[in-house]
Amino acid sequence: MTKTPRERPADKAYETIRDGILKGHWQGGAHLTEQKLVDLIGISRTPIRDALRRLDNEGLVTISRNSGARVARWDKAEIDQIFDLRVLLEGHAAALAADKIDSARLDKMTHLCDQMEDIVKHEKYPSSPHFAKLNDQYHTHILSASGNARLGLMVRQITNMPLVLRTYAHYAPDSLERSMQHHREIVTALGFRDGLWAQSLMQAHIRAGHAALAGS
Amino acid sequence: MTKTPRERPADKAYETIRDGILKGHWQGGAHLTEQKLVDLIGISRTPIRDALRRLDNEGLVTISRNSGARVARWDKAEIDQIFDLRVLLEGHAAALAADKIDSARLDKMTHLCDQMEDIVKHEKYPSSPHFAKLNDQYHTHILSASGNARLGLMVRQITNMPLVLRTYAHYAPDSLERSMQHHREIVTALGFRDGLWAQSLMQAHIRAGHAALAGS
DNA sequence: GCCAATCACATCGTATACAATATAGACGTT
DNA sequence: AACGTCTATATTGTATACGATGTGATTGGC
Repeated sequence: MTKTPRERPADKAYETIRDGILKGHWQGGAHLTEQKLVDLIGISRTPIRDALRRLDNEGLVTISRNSGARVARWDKAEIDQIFDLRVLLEGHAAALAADKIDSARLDKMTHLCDQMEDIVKHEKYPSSPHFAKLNDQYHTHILSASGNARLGLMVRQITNMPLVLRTYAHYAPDSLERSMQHHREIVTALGFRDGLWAQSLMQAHIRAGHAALAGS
Repeated sequence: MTKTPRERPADKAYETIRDGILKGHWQGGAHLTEQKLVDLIGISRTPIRDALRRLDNEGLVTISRNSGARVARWDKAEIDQIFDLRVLLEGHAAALAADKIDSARLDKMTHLCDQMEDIVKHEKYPSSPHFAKLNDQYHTHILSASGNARLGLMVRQITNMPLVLRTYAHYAPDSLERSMQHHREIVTALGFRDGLWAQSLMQAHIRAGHAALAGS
């Protein structure tokens, strides 16, 4: 007998609002009134407030005192700052991971590379969220292997951005191929236990992603 | 007519609980029942839940589903991870700050150095929270000058730890003097707009603090 | 005597009513 | 006409009642 934990209102609210933001249903800066969300989701204000607080510290909304939540806006300066931090943090994670990663995880990462390359070969412009998910998994593996849980949490906090900004549909084909090559080479560097190699590659990989995004 | 904004229950709860944790009134891992906090603070559960969520993502308590909040415990591995991240993040902030800091801020930082050295000369073992506050201000100046607001938020998140761990009363006198010299030299490096110098110093400064804490 | 099922209690999660606050518009004054 | 003030309304903040869930003790069976 499978126990169905029966989704909780607070989670439902969280996911609904989060999806709405990530899919661009609300404009940046839009005022998310609690009452509107009540009508939309069909639960009471309490779990909605809870969800909004969570989204606030994830950076997807901004809560001001007595004035509610607004969808965060993502201007260029903000994005530059985030990529700057990603270079720093994920580069560091790669360096740490080289010392600690085991072969099982390396195999999984190789498999992820296979899958992503398949999609690239097939679709040319991989707009599918599936591709983004695989990419997330790849990066998450490195963060987990770093052994520093807080490091992973930090990166997760800053990599929450609207889907428009995370989709790879507008990548130039050669940018995508380079990105795939980076993934492969990072796995190789990690296999060699060469932390500095892995770190340099990861930094380059993220900077390349930043450039591809900015140039689109 | 001075308007007194009349402290809000949510803030009162937040500050009370936070102070209690930082001052060690509760053991690490202690179960913070909402009802107990209601009796203690004298407000309803709603703002208390609010405060607990805030403290959760600051890392001071850990909330588990349907089982409430527990005071976070700070073992050695956790502290090592945090200092590792501080070296990374604050070092980076120092490097960025060198390019952007203005003379007004440099003057303020010099003044903070003066004040802290006064205390060190006077007290020998500066247990006062005043010293910790000055130190915080010093580090905050560099984070602000870095120009990356998220960087500052991240550091703030991980530097929330019980006062026991932030007090300088157990520093050896020579460790403290070295620390003061670091502060001075960082200001000098920033004045020279030498980011790498400032970064190296900041990294050394934080590692030294880690060693002084671990060796106490 | 030991184990398991069950029940009672403590605690968290949610809903709703009420209070405090901010915002926008109308109105009067200058 | 511009400005400030005042009031009506919308929105958030708080309190409290109720429901769901987890936990520990008690009891019944073996």
